[in-house]
Amino acid sequence: MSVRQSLLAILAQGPCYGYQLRHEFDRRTGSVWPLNVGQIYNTLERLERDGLVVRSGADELGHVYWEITDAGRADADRWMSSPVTRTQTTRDELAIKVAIAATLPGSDASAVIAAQRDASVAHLASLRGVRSSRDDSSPEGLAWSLVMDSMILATESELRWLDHVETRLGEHPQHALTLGLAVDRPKRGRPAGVGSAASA
Amino acid sequence: MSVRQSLLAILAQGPCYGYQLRHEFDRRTGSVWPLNVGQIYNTLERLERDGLVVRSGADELGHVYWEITDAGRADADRWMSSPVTRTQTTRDELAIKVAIAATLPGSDASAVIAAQRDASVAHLASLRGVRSSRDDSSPEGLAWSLVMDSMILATESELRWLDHVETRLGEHPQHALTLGLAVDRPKRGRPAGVGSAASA
DNA sequence: ACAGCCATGTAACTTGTTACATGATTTT
DNA sequence: AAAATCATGTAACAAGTTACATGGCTGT
Repeated sequence: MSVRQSLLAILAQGPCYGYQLRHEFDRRTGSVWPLNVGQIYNTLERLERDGLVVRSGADELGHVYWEITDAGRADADRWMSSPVTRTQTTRDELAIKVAIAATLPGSDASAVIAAQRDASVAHLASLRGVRSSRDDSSPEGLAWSLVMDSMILATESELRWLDHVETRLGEHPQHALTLGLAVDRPKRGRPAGVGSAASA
Repeated sequence: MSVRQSLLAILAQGPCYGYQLRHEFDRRTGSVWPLNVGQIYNTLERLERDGLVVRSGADELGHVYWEITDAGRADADRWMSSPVTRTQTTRDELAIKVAIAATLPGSDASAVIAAQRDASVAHLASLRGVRSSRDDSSPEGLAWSLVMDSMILATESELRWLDHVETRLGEHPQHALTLGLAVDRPKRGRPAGVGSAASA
């Protein structure tokens, strides 16, 4: 929902045309997440479908302006005033992957963690490099630097967790889980451990 | 891709039937991210479509088993051996939101940050509560605790960043960006600042 | 003239997600 | 008998993403 809501929040400042929205999104997020132009138009049409924006005819320069509706403004306000919740459906791909790797008998969790660690260390170094190479005093630079700092902190946290996982897995050598039936039925049929354990 | 790849990784251990896959996913990720059963079957059909798994006829109990193919195994191996990259397309909703809030003239970035901070503090307390209330010595408990620790570390990092943002915004009172044209055209037409700044 | 950017769109597709229907079996 | 769980599926949709087509304008 980030892109959709971001565009709506920008439109709450005043009418914009599609290409302009990309520009606004880019400079406000430091061009960190490149946004395909086509997505702008898709999203605008969906916002229009939902009654959150209306399209005005093209002006003398051919620009198609979009204007937020009352419902759209309410939606944007609601987004801004409600916190981001990372509980229910927000899956963390790295956490899932490491948890799966750690509990699969065949896979080498340490190798997965080591590979991830290398990549994260490199990523962190790269982030720090560009972070220090650019001016962060202008409003654009400030916004950009905040996004970069968010990434840097997240990567540092990621690394701390990876080390933590490796330590804990070392303390518990038997951490794998073999496949089992969803329910242990006390009926006739194969007893348990159906999977024949075709590990790699 | 997490769900899809996770199911494939589990199937690399041996054939499973749909409901069993949910069970396997749940206990390996600590039931932190509840997985709708319907999604299992959807995903399996898509994996089948892509030639990564094959479906076997139902056994005597009516269970429809799914088996990974060579291509599927290659895909699973590739996933496990390649690190998660959080650079290109992975958008951080909180970072986007705060960056947008900080650069929109009308919105109160401090209020957004304060609301998020409250929610994150509460979330962190809740996470720590359940984390300490459960046994983490069994393999299932270990996997669960690792996922919980990941969430705790991420939330701590989030809080650190929020405080950092508030500090930096305080140092730069003029951080807002007004709407501008995508390109400043030196032509006839409206000069600049088209948006009429209809702030809330 | 030509390359490149500005600008608007369209079509197709992916993963994730939910709601619903159906029936068997198990538990209370 | 009723409620809950097991188990398989279907249909629809949301948001994101990409590839492509089309034109106008601009700078070299």
